[in-house]
Amino acid sequence: MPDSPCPPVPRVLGVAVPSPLRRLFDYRPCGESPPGGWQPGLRVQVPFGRREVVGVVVECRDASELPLSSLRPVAGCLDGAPLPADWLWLCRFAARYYQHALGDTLHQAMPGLLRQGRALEARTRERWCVTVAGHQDAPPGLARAPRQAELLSMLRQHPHGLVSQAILAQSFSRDQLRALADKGLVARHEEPLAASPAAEGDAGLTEPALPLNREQAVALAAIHERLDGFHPCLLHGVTGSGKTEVYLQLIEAVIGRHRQALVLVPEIGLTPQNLARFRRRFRAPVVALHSGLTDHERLDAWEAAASGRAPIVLGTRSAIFTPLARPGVIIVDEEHDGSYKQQDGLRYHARDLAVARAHHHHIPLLLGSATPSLESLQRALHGDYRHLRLTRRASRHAPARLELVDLRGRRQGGLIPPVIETVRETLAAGHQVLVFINRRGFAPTLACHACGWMAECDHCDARMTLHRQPPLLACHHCDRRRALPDTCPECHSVDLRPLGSGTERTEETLASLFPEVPVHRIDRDSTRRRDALEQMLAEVRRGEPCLLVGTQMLAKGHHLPHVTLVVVVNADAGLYASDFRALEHSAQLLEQVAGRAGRAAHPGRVLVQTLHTDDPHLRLLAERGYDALASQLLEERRAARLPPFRFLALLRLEAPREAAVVDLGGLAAEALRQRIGERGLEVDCLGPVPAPMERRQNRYHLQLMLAADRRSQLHEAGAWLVTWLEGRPEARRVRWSLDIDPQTLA
DNA sequence: AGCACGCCGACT
DNA sequence: GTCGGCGTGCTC
Repeated sequence: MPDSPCPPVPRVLGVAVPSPLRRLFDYRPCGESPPGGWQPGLRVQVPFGRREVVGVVVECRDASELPLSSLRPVAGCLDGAPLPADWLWLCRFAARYYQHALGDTLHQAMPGLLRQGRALEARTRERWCVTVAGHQDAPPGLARAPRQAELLSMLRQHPHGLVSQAILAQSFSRDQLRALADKGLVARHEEPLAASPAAEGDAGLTEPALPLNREQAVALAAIHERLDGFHPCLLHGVTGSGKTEVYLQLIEAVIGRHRQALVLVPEIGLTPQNLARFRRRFRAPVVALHSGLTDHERLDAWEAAASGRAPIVLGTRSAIFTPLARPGVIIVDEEHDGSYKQQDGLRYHARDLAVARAHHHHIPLLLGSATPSLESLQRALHGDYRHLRLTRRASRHAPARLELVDLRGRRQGGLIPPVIETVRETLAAGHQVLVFINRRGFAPTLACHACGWMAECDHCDARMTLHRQPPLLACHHCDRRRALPDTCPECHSVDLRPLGSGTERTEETLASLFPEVPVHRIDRDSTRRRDALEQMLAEVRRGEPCLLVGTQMLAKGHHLPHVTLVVVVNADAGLYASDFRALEHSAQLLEQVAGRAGRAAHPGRVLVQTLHTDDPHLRLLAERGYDALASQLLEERRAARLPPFRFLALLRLEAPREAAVVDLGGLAAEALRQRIGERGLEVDCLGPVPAPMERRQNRYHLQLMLAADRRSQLHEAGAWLVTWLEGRPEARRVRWSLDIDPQTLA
């Protein structure tokens, strides 16, 4: 390489600082330039107001809107080389798309230690190996050093050497190691802590690939066809059709080409068994990003991915922001899952960012689901995505169909007598039963039978849930708790009764009906303790007859091979919610729950209790399955001009004072409508209207909906609205945020 | 978001 | 006489 002249030093650095302000701040470069010159992506320590913060250089320019003399100099550059360009690109894309401050976006997308100004470098550890000289029969210089001789003979038994930590644990000292090294008998090697093949242990664990059926092979071949280039695919496969095996073999091909695979899984999907399956399969290390990592582990993982050392990166929503040196494929498992959407701050959708990222890198993208989101399904049907179907289950049983059961009449713990009878028969046959009930607690509320009073939260427009363990009233929308009243606060009657059923009550009822089998309750309350869920599932997998009572937690991902009967206590709650996605989401949930039944040797049954056995949507789902219902829902969405046929943005406003939100909401709507008119935009502005639960945690919630056929116009209107709000003094007393592509209207 | 400045109530 | 409430304003 010829000596390149020092790059010219720019006069101005545009720096993104961690703040909600949607603009850059200009600084002057400090005395010494970083090794490669000033470039976007370098972290800098800068004075900001009265404090110092870590910012990221985004622009290198020669001019500023401010006089150069008024700019403050950066206090120092924290990096020798810029943070990865693909990461910077993704953050800039996300900030623009979601109309969020870039500084805040960069800040939340980097590991905590980088945020605090720590250097980005691989942490290493030392490994000591015996040299050729050390393997001689009588190495010189050890006659009067018995401990060194012992240490050497121990190391000789480890052909791959030992790490310092292991040696020191055998009560040898660093001095003894150094002495052996000085004599040339052992050598010291540094290796990265994360994703180094030696650190991952025995390569012999590698499990062979499973044979693919015809459909799996076709799907895999379709993706293989073009591994270079943006190539989005929807892997649409029924539960148990072997999507994971397709992922695994695709990853194998990608890492065989020395490229990296990024795999996103839903929050609940990153269970130990799931991860273990990946780890068993590959000789290469699998870096897993989950909430249990320490700050150091997270930084190590980030670095291993950014350097290209980690061939496989597996993580939940935020893992989409992991930099990759050699991206080869992005896989989004259970792409319809709601946990991919961040619900505060930067309200990004990891699946949508995955699409943008794969496009940017020119790599294939695989979205997998048994119940695809209507967004992805529409794109697949329209030909924007390749539609790969897996219709055959590995087991010989056809997928269980939903059987609708009329819920009217007498119930025990939420279950009607014929359903209880079926439960009894199933247990008698030695099988397991899963009872799915989407409400935790003992009962949705406590009611007075004399006057009709119901326990309500005084901070929210919501009923308080009755809990038995421990006994209290709790609001599931804020953290308010109250002691149980002895008498009705309104009429002082003592006739207070639980209304409806939650997991605790159903558990209690089933335990008294079936005292001979264990009842396991699985919800957020019973699994609060670490590992409680895994322990319970391990117990269930042993296969003894038992009853499982649980919420959504049980619906997804977990393999429960001995469950042959699934009971859905009440399908109606989700079906009749006001949200336009309610039907889609409850259909996905029902299908997922149904997928738990009969995966092993026995066929399964799914009983769905409902007050509306003749509801056309429910009938369609039960009789013809998710795909048929999804097609129908797509037609309805098209007719109603809703997503995916139209684009939405939702402005949410909240404040303790109702008047503050109502006033600002009114002004914002008026100003926006005027702007839309002036610019001739085809954007509808609906509202402001109170949010579905107007008062939550003693704050009033209001929203303004923007809808447009063209994304660019929606974007323009949204950007203008945000700028308008930022310039309004009265908006400072209201918390507001713009949600692009909102997933829920709550 | 932070953080300071600033102007009005109950305490050593 | 101060400590401290949170309104208002600014951050290159």
